[in-house]
Amino acid sequence: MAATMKDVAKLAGTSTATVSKVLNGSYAISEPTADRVRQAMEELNYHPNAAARNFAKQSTRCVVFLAELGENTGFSNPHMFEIVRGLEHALSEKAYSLIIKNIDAAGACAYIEQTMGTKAADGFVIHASVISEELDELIYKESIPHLVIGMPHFTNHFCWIDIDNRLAGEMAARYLFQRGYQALAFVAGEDKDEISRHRLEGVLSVLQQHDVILPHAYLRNGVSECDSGYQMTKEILKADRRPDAMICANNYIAYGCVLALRDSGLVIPHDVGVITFDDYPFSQILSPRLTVIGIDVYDVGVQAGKQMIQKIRKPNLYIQSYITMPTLIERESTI
Amino acid sequence: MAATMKDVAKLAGTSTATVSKVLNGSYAISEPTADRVRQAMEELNYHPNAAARNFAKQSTRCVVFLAELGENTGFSNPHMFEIVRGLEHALSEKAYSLIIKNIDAAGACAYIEQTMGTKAADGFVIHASVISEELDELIYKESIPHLVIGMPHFTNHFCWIDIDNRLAGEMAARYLFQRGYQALAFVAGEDKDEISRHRLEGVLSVLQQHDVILPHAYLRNGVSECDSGYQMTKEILKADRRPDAMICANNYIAYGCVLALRDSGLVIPHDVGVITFDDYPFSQILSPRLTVIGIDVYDVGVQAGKQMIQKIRKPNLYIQSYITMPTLIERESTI
DNA sequence: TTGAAAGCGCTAACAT
DNA sequence: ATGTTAGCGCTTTCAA
Repeated sequence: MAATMKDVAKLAGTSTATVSKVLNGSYAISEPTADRVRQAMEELNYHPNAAARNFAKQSTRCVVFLAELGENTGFSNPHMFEIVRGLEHALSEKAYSLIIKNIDAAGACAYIEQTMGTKAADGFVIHASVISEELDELIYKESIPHLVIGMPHFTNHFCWIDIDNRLAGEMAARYLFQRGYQALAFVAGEDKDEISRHRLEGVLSVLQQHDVILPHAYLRNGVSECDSGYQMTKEILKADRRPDAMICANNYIAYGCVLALRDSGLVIPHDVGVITFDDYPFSQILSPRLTVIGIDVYDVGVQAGKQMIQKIRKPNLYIQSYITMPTLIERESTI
Repeated sequence: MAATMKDVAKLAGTSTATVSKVLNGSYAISEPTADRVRQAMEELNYHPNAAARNFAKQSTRCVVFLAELGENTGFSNPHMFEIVRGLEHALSEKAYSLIIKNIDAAGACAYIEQTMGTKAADGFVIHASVISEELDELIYKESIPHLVIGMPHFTNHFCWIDIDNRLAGEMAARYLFQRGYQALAFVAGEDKDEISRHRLEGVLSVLQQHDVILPHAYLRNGVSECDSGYQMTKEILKADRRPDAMICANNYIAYGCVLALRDSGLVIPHDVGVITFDDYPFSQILSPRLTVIGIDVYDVGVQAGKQMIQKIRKPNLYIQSYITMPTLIERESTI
C-alpha cells in the first residue's frame, strides 16, 4: 500500500494539515518543519493521491474534447488532430488532462449533462460539428465551462474560436497580385462548402479593390477531389485568355489542378502559379511543393486550451469569439 | 448544489447504504424499496458523483494513451489517430475515459510513475515510440496495467500488440502473381525503415516459393517521399526488361511511382500494375485509385482497449502479443 | 432486507 | 506556526 499523508505526518511528527500545507505551498510553515515533512515524503516515496485530492477540492482537472471522429479523421481532417495536440499541450502545462470523446450532435447533450452531473470533468472543448441549439441551451442554463471550436451557424450563447477563411482568401489574392500575377482563376469546391465559399469571397473582395472582376470562365465549382480539380482546371484552361494563376479552394482540388496543368504542358510556376489553403503535409510532398495560405491550427488548440482553463477558474468569464490569423507559406508553385 | 445520496436517502426514507445498493445493483433490495429509491433519484435529478465514487472504489476509470505526437501526426501518421479512435470506442463502451498524453521516451517513465503514484489513471496504452528498457523495468516491477502498441525491439516484459508487415508483403506478392503479373519490382523506403523492410521480406519469401529471384535492377531504396518514389521508378524502368508490377513500400512512394509511370507513357494497370500498403485516404483520392494491402488499425485500437480493460480487472493477466491480419483492397491500379 | 458506521486520502476553516 | 476537526459523497462490512 502506498504511503498516505497520515504516514508522512507521523514520520515527520506533525499533523496531516501541516503536510497538506507544505504540499500546497499555501499558508505559512516554518522552514524546519517544512523540511522535516519533505524529508518524510522523500523517505516514504510519498505521492499525494490525485483522486482524494480532487475529490476534496471538488475538481477533476480533466477537460474533455468532444467531436465527431469519423473514419480516417486523422487523415481527411488533420486539423482535428492538430487541435488535439495544441489542446493537450496547453492543458498539460497546467496539469490538466485531456479526455477524448467521440460523439455525434445527437449524443453530445446527454453526454455533457451526464458528465457534468457526475462531476467527471471540469470543462468541455466542443468541436462545432457536434453543437446544437439544445446544447446551447443546456450550456447556457447550467453555465457549463466550455469552448466551441468553429463558429456556430445559429444565434447562440456559446463561446467559440475560429479561423478566418475569408481573410485567407484575401491574402492569397493579394499575394498573387503582388508577385505580378494578373489573371487569377478560382477552382472552387461545392457551392455549399462554406470554407471554399469564404475563401472565394476573400479573393473577390481583393479583386474588387483592384478594379477587376472575375470572368465567369475563371470560376468553377466542383467537389473536393483530385479528379474534380483536374476537370475544373481543364475547363478553365479553355478560356480565350488563359489565367496566369490558379487559386485552389483546397489541397485535394489543388492536386488535380497541378496534374491538369502538367498534362497541358504548362510549367508551374512560370506559365501558371498555383496557390491553395492549409498546409497539409501533402502540399510539401507533392511536386512542385505548393505555396499555401496556412493556418496554425495547433495554435488554435493551444488558445482553446488556455481559454478553457480561464473559464474553469472564472466561470463568469465571457469571451464570445477569437479568430486566428492565416499566414503565407511560399513554396515552389508561385514565382 | 446538486443532490447527493443523502438527499435521495432522506426522500426515499432509507439509508444511504440502501441507495448505494440499488445504484450498484448488487445485494438484495426489495422491489418496493428499490422503486422508492429510484423514484427519489428521478425526482431530485440525482447523478452520483463520479469523483466520490471512484475515490471510494479506488479506481479512476481512466486509461491514458501515451505517444509522441509530432507535428502533423494526424496526417503523416494517420494510424495513430485511428488507433485512438479504436481505443476510445472500446473504452467508452465500458465507461472508461481515454486521456491523451503527448510525451517522449525520456519523459514517459516519470509520467507513468507519477500518474500511477497519484493514482490518476488505471492503466496505460503506450505507443512503441516511447518505450525504453527503463520503462520496461518500472512497469514490470510495479506490475502496472499496460499495453504497448508496436513490437518492442529489445528483450522485455511488455504486453504488446502489433501489425504483421511481413505478412502484408506476402499478400501483395501473392496477389500480383495470382492476377497474372510476373515480373515484380519493389520500390523501397530507407534501408533502416523497418516497415518497408518487413514488407520486402514478405515479398521475397513469396518470390522464393515461386522459384524466382528479384533482379537487382528491380529493387531500389529511397526515402518516403513522392520525389524519391518517382526517381526510383524511373531507374527501375531502365532495366532491360521492364517489370509488369510495382510494389511500393508505402503511399508516398507509390504516388511518385504513379507519376513516373504516367510520364513514361505507361498505362496502369495494363502495362504495369501498382500496389502499395495501408489504406490512406489518398490512395482513394489519387487516380488511379490504388490497390492496397490494408490493415484495420482502428481494430488494433479496439483490441488494445479491450485488452487494457482486461488487464485492469485482472492485473496478473499476461498476454504477450497479438497480431492483426492485413486485408486486400482491390482498386484500379491492378488488373 | 436494511441500516449504522467506518473508511477512502486530502483540504480548509477554525482554534490554539 | 501548527493542530483539530469536520467535511467531500460514496462504498462496504458487519450487525440487526
